[in-house]
Amino acid sequence: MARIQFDKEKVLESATNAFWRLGYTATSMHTLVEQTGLKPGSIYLAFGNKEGLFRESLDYYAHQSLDNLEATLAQYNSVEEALPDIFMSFIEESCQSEYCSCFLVKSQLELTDQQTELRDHVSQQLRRVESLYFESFLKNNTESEARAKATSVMLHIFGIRVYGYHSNSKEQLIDALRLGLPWLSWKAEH
Amino acid sequence: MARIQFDKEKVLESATNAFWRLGYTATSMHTLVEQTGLKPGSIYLAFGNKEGLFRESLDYYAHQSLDNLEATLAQYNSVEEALPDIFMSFIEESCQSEYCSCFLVKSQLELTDQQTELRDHVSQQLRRVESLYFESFLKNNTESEARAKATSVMLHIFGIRVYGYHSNSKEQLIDALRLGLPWLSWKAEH
DNA sequence: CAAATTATTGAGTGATCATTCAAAAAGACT
DNA sequence: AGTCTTTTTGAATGATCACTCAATAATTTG
Repeated sequence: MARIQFDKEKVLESATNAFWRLGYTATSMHTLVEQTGLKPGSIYLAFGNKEGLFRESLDYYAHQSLDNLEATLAQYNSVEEALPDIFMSFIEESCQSEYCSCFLVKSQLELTDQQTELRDHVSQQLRRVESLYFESFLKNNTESEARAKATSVMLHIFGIRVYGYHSNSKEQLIDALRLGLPWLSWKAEH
Repeated sequence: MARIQFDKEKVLESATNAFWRLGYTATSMHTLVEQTGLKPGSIYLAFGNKEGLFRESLDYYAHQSLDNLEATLAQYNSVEEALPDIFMSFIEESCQSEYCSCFLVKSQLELTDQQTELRDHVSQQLRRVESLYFESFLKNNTESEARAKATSVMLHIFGIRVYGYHSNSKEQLIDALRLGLPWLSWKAEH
């Protein structure tokens, strides 16, 4: 079968899904073979090993997230107007029954010092998100204001990614976000 | 050897340490046998199984954390004065090389729907922390203010527990906390 | 001081883990 | 068409997984 290959996009999507739900360690090759439809040998030829498939899954997820964030920001006049809607969608997400936080956040916390390379990879992707917010804030803020606001936004995003895992109280989260991020352009209906 | 037993406190401390660093799935019974000094049979007699030891480790950690928090709050006139120091110690913690976030937060994110019992257990412990803050805020705030402030504090704590895993910039975190929690009694030296 | 009770030991269990590889299959190239 | 190159296959590998249990040791009880 020289040349013809499986659909890498679909394989990464299902692998990402498995790793996201179960975590890196708890996802067995058996599960990955089941979910991707690939045979063990094919996975090892294409990705080297389980860690290789995990790394590509992380990249796939991060790339999608950043693209999605950029597209969302482009729809608004300012990041201050975009963020309330972004946070609302995060809260909605967290109320769904099959919610499993953010793949990057979960991976960041699962990986140990023995997996430095992978962990740094995740850190880098998370920093990219913060950089995107930072750059956006620079339009209407001084550099130090923009930096503090970007970090504060990240803290709140991380907070929701954890908080949403054990609580379903939408109003409580919205009130807390309005309290912690009063400088955002919250609208009445939020 | 009827009656005489191993030091449960020490066993739980080392088990907690292993689970905290490596996570539930990645901590093998072999590691636990090594770290606790107990033989497999003793662990199974005392804790039933790996999950039992994990649950008791979670309780051990949560109990310590809550005791510690209560003791800290007692040293201050108000929770608003205590929190800046508490947050500063969280930030200091997160800058240490062997930092591995908060055991409860990590566990919360690792556990899946298949481990509902364990996950609910962790959620309950986290809610206890929030309740403690809520009760403290009630002294100087209306109920709805106190609730929003307690949730906001939890979001920031969770945020640091994740953020601290990939960044070492103390100043940046402090600026973000001052921005997100301006109603706390921050002192000049913070 | 026996007898009964309970804790400890650690080799051993089958299951599952990540990974390999020789054989077969499917284009590509000449 | 025939050869070459690359992909797919899936059974097999040894390692490690959580867990068990019969034998042993320590302490309490009568």
